[in-house]
Amino acid sequence: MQYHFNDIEAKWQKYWAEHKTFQAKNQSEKPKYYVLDMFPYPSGAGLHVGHPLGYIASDIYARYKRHKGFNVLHPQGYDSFGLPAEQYAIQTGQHPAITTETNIATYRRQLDQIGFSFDWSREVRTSNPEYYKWTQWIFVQLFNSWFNNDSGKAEDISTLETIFSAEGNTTVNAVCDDNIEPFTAEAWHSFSSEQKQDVLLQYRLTYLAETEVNWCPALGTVLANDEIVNGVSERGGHTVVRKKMTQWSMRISAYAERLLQGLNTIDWTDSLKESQRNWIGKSVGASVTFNVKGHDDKIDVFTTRPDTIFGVNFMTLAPEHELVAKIVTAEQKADVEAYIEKTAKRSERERMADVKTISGVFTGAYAEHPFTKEPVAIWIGDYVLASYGTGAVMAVPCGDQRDYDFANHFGITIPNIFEGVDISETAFGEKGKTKLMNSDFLNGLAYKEASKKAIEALEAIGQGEGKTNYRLRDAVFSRQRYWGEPFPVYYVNGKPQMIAMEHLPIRLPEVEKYLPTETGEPPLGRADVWAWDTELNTVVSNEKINNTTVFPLELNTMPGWAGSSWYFFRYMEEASKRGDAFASEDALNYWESVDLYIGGSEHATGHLLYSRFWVKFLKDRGFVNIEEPFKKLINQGMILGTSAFVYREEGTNTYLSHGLIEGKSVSPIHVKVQYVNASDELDIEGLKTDGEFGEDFKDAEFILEDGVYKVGREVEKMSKSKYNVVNPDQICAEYGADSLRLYEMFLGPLEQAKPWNTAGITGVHGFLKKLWKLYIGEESVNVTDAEPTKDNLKTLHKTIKKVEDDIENFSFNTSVSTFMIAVNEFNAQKCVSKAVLEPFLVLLSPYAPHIAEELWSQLGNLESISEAPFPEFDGSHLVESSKVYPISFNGKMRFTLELSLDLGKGEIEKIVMAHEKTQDQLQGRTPKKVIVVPGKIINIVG
RNA sequence: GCAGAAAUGGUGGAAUUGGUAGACACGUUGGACUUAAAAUCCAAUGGGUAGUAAUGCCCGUGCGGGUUCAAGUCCCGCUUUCUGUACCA
Repeated sequence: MQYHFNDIEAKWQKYWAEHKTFQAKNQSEKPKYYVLDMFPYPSGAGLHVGHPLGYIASDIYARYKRHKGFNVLHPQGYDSFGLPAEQYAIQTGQHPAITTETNIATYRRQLDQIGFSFDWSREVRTSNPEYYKWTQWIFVQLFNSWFNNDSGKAEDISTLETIFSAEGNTTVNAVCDDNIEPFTAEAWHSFSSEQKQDVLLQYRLTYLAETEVNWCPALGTVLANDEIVNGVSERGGHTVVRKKMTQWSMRISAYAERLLQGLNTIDWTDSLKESQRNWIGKSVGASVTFNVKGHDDKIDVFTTRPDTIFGVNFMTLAPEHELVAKIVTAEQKADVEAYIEKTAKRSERERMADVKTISGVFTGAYAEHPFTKEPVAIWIGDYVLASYGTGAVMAVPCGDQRDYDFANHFGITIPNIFEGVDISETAFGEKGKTKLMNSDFLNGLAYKEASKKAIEALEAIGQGEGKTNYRLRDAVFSRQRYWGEPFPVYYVNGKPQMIAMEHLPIRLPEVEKYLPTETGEPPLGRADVWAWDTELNTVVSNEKINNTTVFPLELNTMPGWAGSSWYFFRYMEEASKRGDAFASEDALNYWESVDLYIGGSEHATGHLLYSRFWVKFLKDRGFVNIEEPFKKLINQGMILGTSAFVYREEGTNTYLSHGLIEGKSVSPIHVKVQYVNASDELDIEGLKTDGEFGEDFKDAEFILEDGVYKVGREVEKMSKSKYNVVNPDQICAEYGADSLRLYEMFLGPLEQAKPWNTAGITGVHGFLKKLWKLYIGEESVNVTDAEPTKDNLKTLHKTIKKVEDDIENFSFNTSVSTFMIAVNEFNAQKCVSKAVLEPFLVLLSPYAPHIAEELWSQLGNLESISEAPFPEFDGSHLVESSKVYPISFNGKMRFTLELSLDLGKGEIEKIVMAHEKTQDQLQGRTPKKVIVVPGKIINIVG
């Protein structure tokens, strides 16, 4: 009988589905284990070979845990709101819901054929109204909450109102807007309802605020920093302007300290925790207020070096700082405006990365040093970002390299405040390495004492205080898009009102086109039925808006991270019981949190931070009992694609083969990798008749070398736009899912990025054929009840140990080698013993479940292998009596010698020294030293 | 610029605690089987060098130093690549 993998795989996939083999139960005698993948966005390109890498790893772990006796929850779903479906809708008019539905069907088929042990009964889709109902509900909870710094927790907004009516806001220690006006209890009572709403909005955990965005009028959308190149949109090259917009924001900054501290309690890689720490960016220092000379205005700065306050002799504002226009002098106005215009064209990212170009302009205005009252020149420079801190920096050129370079470039003097330090070449940035001078009352003090004293002095004159600053900014939560969760919000006189829980979900309205409106409103501005009737409690036609009972609804939608910030809770509830809570208390208490989470590192600071924020919030409000959602997290490395290029000679329609481009002016153009064979030769006919790009190449001339057109190759991120996507379907059809699973693991360490290359897949496929032949002969099963030999048991137990260790350490690539070695050994031993070959299948089953199930049943088992207990390791089978010692001379191995492990150091040395090969090596010399490490090595020095 | 990760044969990678570098595969070469091909099986395969051969010697884990009886592994200094990025004031 032959190994017919297609039949076997289809058979067992059907079996698992029919028998609900992997459906998790919310009650069990077994301990629970929750294994989760980052759910995919169902793109039109379908699943590529990079997606399954993490899914295979988590599936191996989930199956392993089942063998180890755990009640495993291993669900999957779709992050199904997103831009590509919307973009497609804009181009074709097709509703994104339809595109999404089609794409999900493709993903499901592709995932099913790989044989994952997902519990599909618990599937979630973020774009499903029954799901986003609860996303909207969480938003309302955030709106109805404020963060009390005294308790360190979010509380219901009503507790804040109680405080306001009893004692005003001066005693409240809350996370809130910066520009809060103090008021008394009496004043609170005298406020109108609208005034009260305005005040409360300054405290709510989600709030409306003016935020600066990159606005592209031609596209009618807001762009991310990396979508802007040289001040124009990457797509289409349209101008981009900075524009202020009123948007929903989330007060994630309230949780900065808890997000930071929580990292110490979870089992994530140090590198990932480090990037979250950097993102949160806690720094301890002081805020300092500078008065502007000749104006009433003040400039606040934050500094980590209050000790260097006497080294300040200028300051720099971000070009977009609101004071710039106000304080600039007439003589400098033209220069300043020209500079601001130039800066406006650079993205934040560009400004950050470019440190070589020093640029800036003097405003002509001066601030006043808080202690010396000396004038401090106010400059603007684009290395200061408006969105970070206060958008202003006090410059200490002798103590900060960037300030030093800036001063040097513009001929500003650099006063020295460090005792015994030469600052003629470079700034001195080391804290506490010397004492201060030229610093008045700080003279002779080191960093720590000086900082303390400086802060005390600033506080005494009311021009500063000690402060802890976080880099983490509040997160903008509005998107000017169609395909996202609508806000459950309507506006009365411009004040946002929440729609009550019992009326949710507020479903996305129908629109004619998915573009922004001509007046620049988001796509929902095109909806005709998009108003809220407060009497009928339903969405009604816009014509009925009367602003007394019927009001306009919010036009923005929520960002992609809304739905993905809590989906792991939704899986906890059995689908049939998903009633009137986002998950029942029982389900939440049973599954608690995700035990193992696997996904890409690109989500390190987005999704993983927002999820942690929402979980902490939900805990504060009593909806969940956990502080951290993901106990252990592994990042799988990116699978890179090998892109292919053709080279068009500049200004022609002629393409040169890769070997001919030297010295020519050519532009490389991506071509689809399916038209390129393993020898980098291009299928020109295929390219010319391609449905998508054939037209572009129809009349092109291809210049060949040695009769073929050779493409250039480059390893890049696998992406639809680079035309290097490789699809798993063909591999499943040609080699089977088990081969794909083994091969993806065999490629290398899970966490390392690696280019995809199918060249080696025949190796793992050949292994599976060998394995099959070990169990199944020409006519019948080979396996017998024969007693296992010593060697059989040795191979088995060696393999048990190695595979178990590998899985626990997420080192799946080395397990595959171990299986190959074991099968090679069993073959050499002519092993037929069921006592050895049966448990071996359990070891293999997490990796190659279909063939393991088939052989398991061929051996006469009637139940699925998936719950079979993992074999117990017995070390007694591995005990050795002798060791082949490497004999080294001066650290170089010269020959080996087999010796009993019972021998002591002295005996070993005696035998080795007496050996004829030793004497050959020494050639009469007397060794200075002989190192003997029993069981390891012998090294003779001399 | 900053942060994190990485660099080992023609290729993917292994060496888990400092102890025989290159496991396991791919590829390549030679052989068996076959009318032939595919499939399968066997053998060789880091580079150089001496020898008919058995075998031996030299070099070798990005580069330069160091610690050690012994370094891919530890320390110091660099280079390159990948990923992320908000000049961390």
